[in-house]
Amino acid sequence: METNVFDILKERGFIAQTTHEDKIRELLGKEKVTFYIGFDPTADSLHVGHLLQLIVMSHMQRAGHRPIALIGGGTAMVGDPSGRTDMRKMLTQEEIAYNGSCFQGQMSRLVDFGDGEALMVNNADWLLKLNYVSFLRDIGVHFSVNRMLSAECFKSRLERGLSFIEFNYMLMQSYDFLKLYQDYGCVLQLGGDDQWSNILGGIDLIRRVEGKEVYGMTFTLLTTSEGKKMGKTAQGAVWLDPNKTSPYDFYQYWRNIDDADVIKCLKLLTFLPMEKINEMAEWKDAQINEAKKILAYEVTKIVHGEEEAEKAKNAAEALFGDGGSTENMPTVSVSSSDLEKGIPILDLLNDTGIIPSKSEGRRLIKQGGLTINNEKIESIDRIVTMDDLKDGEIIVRRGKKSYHRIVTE
RNA sequence: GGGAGAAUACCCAAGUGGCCAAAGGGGGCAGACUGUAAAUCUGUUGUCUAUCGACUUCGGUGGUUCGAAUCCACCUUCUCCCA
Repeated sequence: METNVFDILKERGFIAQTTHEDKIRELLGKEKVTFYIGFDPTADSLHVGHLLQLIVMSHMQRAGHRPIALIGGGTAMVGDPSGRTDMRKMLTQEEIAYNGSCFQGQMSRLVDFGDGEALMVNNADWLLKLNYVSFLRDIGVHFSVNRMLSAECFKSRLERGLSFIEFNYMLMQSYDFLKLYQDYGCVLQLGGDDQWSNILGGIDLIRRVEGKEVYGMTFTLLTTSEGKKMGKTAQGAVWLDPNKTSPYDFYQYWRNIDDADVIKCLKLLTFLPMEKINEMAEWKDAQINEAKKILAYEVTKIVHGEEEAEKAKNAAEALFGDGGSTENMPTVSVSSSDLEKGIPILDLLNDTGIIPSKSEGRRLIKQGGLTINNEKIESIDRIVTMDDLKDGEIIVRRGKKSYHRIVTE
């Protein structure tokens, strides 16, 4: 076996905590290890936080290990309170099942599930049919409430309130690990650093039930240099689903990342060799933009494929640089007969969804933040007509970075 | 089961009968400066008409009042104390 994957993960800055650093490294270096990462289907798409976990899976798989992607169809029924200040919204079983099916396709992009090289399982298969009393007797008996209460993951919730349902989450996840150990010989659980307590719970349970030592390792959470969660915008999360976050917006998210976070993201979210990344780390000032372009392109390629990455890159270059075409920018259409009559600018933008309300549009124009075809709009009463069509399209720019293309139909 | 309190706009949080579309902060948006960065400064931040103005909003439903985010009743959810 080539380089130990543990060293790769460490060098790239993934590892946050490990239960037994030396043993895990040794294990990963000498045999094919079955490991698992859980994903609770609480939304109908994965987001960039999950992406990091998938990248880890991919690194591990490339090194010859066997990943189990666990869809938390059962645990999502309860909701993980770890590190949260409020309770999750309860989801129906149908929603969860639907969300889980959305996850599957997205995961296959990064992890090869063919030929038993990786497994995908759903804990709904065993958790939902559990009998309450037997579960308490078999599993619950091994957990100390005193210890659980002192766990870091409940800390904020003990101040604000924690319901019993959520308190049970740790037991369910621990049981998952036990089950995967028994059924698939899974000896290693990975996850985000917020999962540390839950992972320890499982390791503990396996030791008590099976008398076997298994391992856990957590990865750094994707946060900005200011400690805020990365992947959040005002519109919500940055999703991997192209219908929820377009490849162009996805690309732009990374393109606009803080200088301070570029190198970290290159290490965590791309497969570029470290030598190259270390080189980029030396880049200064405006040159950092080049690193951002590489980051944006690479991450978009991983998630949406090369073709979409090219399109997003071209669209961005067309807008911010020169060259490239406009055809990949977000496009809306209006009827040509309406345009012949002339459409007041506010109506046009409002109807096409470019602005959320006319008030917002007025503000925008008043503050000089709107251009069409690169010409600043000074008047709220501006009428848009056929004359504004340039090469069959109208390019609307909101602020500095938000572009839309209007075509006729 | 008993008692006390809370619910305000994207988030936190003031307001406790008219001067409240509702202070302040954060966030967002826009402008200046820049490198499609950060920091900083300025403006802005319910909707519609934009001029006065109109309408919807302060957990829900009713009520009191000329007038309610503010008072009353009931309901819902949450927190705390006692059991």
